[in-house]
Amino acid sequence: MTLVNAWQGLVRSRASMDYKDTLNLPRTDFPMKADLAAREPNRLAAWEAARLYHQIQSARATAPKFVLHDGPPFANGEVHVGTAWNKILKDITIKYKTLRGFQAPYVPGWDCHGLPIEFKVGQEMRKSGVAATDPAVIRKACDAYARKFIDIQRAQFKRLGVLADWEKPYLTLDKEYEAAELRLFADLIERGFIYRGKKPVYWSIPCRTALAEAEVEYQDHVSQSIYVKLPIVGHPGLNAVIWTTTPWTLPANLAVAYNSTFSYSLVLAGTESYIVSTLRLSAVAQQCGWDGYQIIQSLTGEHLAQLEYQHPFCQRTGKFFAGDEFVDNATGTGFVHVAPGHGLEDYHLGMRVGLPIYSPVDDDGCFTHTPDLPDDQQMPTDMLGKSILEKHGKSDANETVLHALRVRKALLHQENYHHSYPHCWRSKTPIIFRAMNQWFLRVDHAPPDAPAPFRQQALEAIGQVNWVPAWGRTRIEAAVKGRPDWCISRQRAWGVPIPAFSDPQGNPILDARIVRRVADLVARHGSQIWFEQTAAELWPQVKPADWTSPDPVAKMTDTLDVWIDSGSSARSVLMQRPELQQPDSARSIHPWQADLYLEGSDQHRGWFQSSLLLSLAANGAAPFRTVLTHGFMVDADREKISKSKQSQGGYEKPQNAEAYVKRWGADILRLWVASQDFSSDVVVSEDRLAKVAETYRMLRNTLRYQLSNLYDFDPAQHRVPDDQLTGLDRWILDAFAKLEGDVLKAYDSYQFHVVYQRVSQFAAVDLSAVYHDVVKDRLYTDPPDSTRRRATQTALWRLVTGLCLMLSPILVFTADEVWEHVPGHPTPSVHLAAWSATRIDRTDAEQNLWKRLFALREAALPELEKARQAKLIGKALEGRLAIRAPAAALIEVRSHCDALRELLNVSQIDLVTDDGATTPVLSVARAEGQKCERCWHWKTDVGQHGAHPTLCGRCVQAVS
RNA sequence: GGGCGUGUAGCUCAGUUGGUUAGAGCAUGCGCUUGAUAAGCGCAGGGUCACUGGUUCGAGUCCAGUCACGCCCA
Repeated sequence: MTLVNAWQGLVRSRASMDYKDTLNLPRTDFPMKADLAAREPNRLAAWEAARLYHQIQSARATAPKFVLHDGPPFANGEVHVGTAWNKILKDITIKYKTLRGFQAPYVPGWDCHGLPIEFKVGQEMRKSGVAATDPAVIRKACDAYARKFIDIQRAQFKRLGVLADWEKPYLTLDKEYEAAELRLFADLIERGFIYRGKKPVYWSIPCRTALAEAEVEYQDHVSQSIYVKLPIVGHPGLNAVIWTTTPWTLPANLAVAYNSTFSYSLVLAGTESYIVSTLRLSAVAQQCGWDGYQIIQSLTGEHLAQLEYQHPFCQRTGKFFAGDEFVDNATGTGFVHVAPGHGLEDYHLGMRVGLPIYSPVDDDGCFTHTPDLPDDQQMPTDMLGKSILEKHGKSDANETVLHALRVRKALLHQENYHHSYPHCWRSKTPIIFRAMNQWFLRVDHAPPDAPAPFRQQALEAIGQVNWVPAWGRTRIEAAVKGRPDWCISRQRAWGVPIPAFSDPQGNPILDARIVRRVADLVARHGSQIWFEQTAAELWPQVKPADWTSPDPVAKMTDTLDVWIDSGSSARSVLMQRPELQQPDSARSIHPWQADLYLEGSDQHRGWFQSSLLLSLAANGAAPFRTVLTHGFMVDADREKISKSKQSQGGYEKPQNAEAYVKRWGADILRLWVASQDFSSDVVVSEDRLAKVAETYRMLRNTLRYQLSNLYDFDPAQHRVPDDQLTGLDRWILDAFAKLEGDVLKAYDSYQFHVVYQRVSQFAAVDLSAVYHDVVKDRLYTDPPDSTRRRATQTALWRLVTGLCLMLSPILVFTADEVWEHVPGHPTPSVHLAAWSATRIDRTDAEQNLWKRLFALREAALPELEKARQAKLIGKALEGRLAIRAPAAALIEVRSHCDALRELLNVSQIDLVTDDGATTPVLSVARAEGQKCERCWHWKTDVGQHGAHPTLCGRCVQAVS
């Protein structure tokens, strides 16, 4: 290269740099890279410092309300990604309603009582060598444990961008909550819903305590397997044969279950005959040594239902009942011995056919008589006091039963039986199933003033609720129709006490007046007082003024089922918090009724049901108007997320929300939440998050482009009225108005994934591929203050404002960040703003014109692509489009030729009249003239302007 | 075993009361651009509508069954 050449090149490049400086190129401080994980916490801190949640609430102080009632997550462990999902769905809903002008308070809650915490605390205490058995001590530790995790979870929920009254959540362990719950319980007692009954529970004999399922571990065990004959009454020599591995339950035998779908055989073996299931016959015959037995006849369930048997060693008879759900042909004889006091299936059958829940075993695990049957029908007195607890593999209770059977020649066969059997987690001894006195809520109760039995009332109430999706109704109806009475007592320490006393005879005293006075005590001191004070200390404080019965001698220590805790939240929260009242709402008869409950579909049988039943029984109405459910989170294989799969390396990260937030940021997690149809199950995986992150970048960049072209735009000064906007601006604003309509509809019907689809497709297609691409030329090259440029800026400003608003419930951080960069943003935070649909009036003629222009674009793009493939042109601006058509067909195009040229991004359009052409023929050639150095259009007038020999006429004007 | 759901391109979703050759965006591949540049534009490939049978002139759509998966219950 010569020196002269180099010099000329430098001059040229300096000149072109100069022209570049005359362009209105985009500029913005809004970063392309989001860096969400690092930057979101700063914005969060700013929101907290500004008390944004409270600002929003006071800004909507006089607005109509929308009340979403939070289902309380359990205060145990870190926030699982599934829990985060639910919380984000709620937050999107709240933010949307706020955006639409409602006051939508959000009082978050936590479920604090219950076994999982008590269990964990027990483990921790034992690890540290503390063996506490005093409920008051255990409860204090549980309280601290729950509060610790509430703090952890609260921080994690906040980090998700969820705005709520985090300073005043509702906790089921709060004394006010407990007091309200007890007052509700008093109402139930007063209205006759509560009764004392019996139900079998797991019982640890050495620990003298009831156990929950979680406290039971399965271990290998050797049991006594026995075949027992039961003489059929009225048929001497005929016996049914039962099989059991728990001989000690035989004194409690009250019935025998058969399977009505099985066939039974009556066989003769030796001098006696027996009935067993036909399919079990050969196995049983072998065990019992029936050599050369003969089948006499076959029997069905109908025959069996007629029979009665004599108990092998008690003076009573029993009947046969169908128990198809649990009588199988895999083991045994096809007859199952039923002791309603010693097994759950037995219990259900007993309840169904009206047998006593008979459990002749005392707290020490020893045989005893009970008041359920006359003494002379119960076990022989020599059995009393025998212990079930095994010592060296044998128990006195089993031995005495076996002895009784042998003496009466009722024992057909006996052997050791190896199987897995539940054991107490602490004492490691086999547990027993034992019926205990429990409190129940009678679901079919008919209070004197009620129009119908309670179950029917509940079904009617269900019919008045809006279930989304609609099958939710079927599901909860099935749950309510089929449910048994609700066992509401638990033999646990960590819960709200059932404030019952017992009288000198040991009978329970549960009285609404007493419960209310206990509630007053609890309101002052918390429910801990029930466990810290003795019955003698408590009684004077809660004794009703007109009490005439004997004073109680003891307090009872059962606690309420935790479903009573959370299920009474309508009373304890919705009715208590002033901000949740809707006294003037036309939509509601009751000011406390919530607009929405939003939980996973498992809650049909859980919280939805418990809330409905309790609120209906005690408050007289369902607590919700709409119930929205979502599916469950599954992994990339569409299988449930399991801890075992994670430990096997199935997942890269622990499935808690924190891991996802750290990796992606909350906004991407939220966008992922919004992207999926939550009415059924939703897949969570790194892969999905990565895809959503791509969409996020696209959206962010789209918004960034708009902001970057508004750096010199002030809506107060520069905003152009609708009728002066260009056709293209009006087209995009019309498309945007349609988008807004669709998005509003989608939000209103909780179809967030439609919002995601519509917005992202609008951004990708209408904006990025068309409008933004086309409009660059005017924005960059028109004089800064020209009407056309200001018109397009007006459109961009309206677009970025509207997009920001409609995305703000989902991209809570990003939308707020964008908002700050929007010129003239009316509120400090986007979350304080209100949104309603915009509109632009376009006549049918205008709409049709633009439809045709776009149709021409659709036809021309393939031609441009062909030219590009043929290396005729590179970018479209190097091209010249020829349209060959009859004169009449060209009239419209001719008058909108420049709009079309813009739309295609070509430099020139050539309209060729050809009356012979039946359809317009499009072709692409290289543009004529030279490339203008400033606007990059190819123009024939480049070089005609002395002062600017490399510019076209339009640019010369713009420059001077 | 029972109840309630779900199953359409690699991914996320559309697919009206049955009616042309099942669509969109993203992702992928190939090209273009380098004045949105760790960006932007264009084009292309990609589907046994879970499976089987039925109704119908015609089925992704209606009916029956099967399989897989999820939630709840037993």
